Amino acid sequence: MSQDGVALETSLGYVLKEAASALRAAMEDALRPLGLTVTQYACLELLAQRPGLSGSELARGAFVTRQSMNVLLQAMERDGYVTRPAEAPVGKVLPTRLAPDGRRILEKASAEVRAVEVRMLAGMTTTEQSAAFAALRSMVDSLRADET
Amino acid sequence: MSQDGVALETSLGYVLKEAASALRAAMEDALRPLGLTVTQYACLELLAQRPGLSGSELARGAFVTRQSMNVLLQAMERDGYVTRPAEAPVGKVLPTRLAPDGRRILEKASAEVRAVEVRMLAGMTTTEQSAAFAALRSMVDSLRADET
DNA sequence: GAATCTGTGTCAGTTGTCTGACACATCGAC
DNA sequence: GTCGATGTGTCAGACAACTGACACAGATTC
Repeated sequence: MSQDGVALETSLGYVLKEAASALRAAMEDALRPLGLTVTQYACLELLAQRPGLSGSELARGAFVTRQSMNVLLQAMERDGYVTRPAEAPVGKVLPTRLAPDGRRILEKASAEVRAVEVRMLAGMTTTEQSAAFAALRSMVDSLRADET
Repeated sequence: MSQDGVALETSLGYVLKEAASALRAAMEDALRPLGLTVTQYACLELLAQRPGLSGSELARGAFVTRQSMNVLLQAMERDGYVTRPAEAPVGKVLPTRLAPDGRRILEKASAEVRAVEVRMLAGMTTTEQSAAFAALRSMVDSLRADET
């Protein structure tokens, strides 16, 4: 239905976007049965590895604004996945922690996501994988270097 | 403010998301002075390389739904960047083409985006770049292989 | 010819995320 | 101590993108 592409298909930026889009779609498919969005999963995973993170820190880790993370956290607190103190123990920071239900669903979600990542990396050697990892890290660092 | 990360920072999926997020942010910064969003730019670039593309095809190329692309195209037609026939010459497909103004602004936008991409790839050899390209392509193909 | 996909454009409603703004708390420099 | 810078949580509104649904055109199959 469409003829061959040209420069876009040879652009690293475009493939990067394509890969991220495909990964996100695959993760959404994998997490939908659990009733989780990708951002929610990212939030849970972050909390499992760094308990007590603030909403703003979670937002940065999940690549959304702190406002978005806030509404997300309220919903997840209502659903019993995370717990936050009613008042800030120090300053304004509300440290968030995984609730038992959150830990439980994260376990299932994590398995699903791992499966997706395994599928994504099929056909690549571990050497190629670490090279790709290093390349992506380098891109991030270069982009963040100066916002000009 | 935050201690060292753990598994997330070693996950290829996470760095992929991080890189895509950083690239998108950098592109938004570069395109904002021109009054273009990243999706609009992608649309213009696609049209420059494949004139006469349908809205649905543009949507797939820009990784959005055809509904989203439709509202985008209406706005860009209003702004004089693209042209679409009032009636479909064949079937329901409305072939879209760049208007002179669209070609003009794309030229500036393309230069900005190229600069971002150059900055992103700074510090990588061309060998590393093509390896990264191949790796990303492989990931996309593997993810698309079976939706399960 | 009729029937069944497949693809397209479009309308409507909803949701997620963003920007802008404000008040407050901590840390450091003065 | 005071003052500014930085970080945080939160409210409000705006917007981009999504899902669901419908009608229609072409291709394919029978």
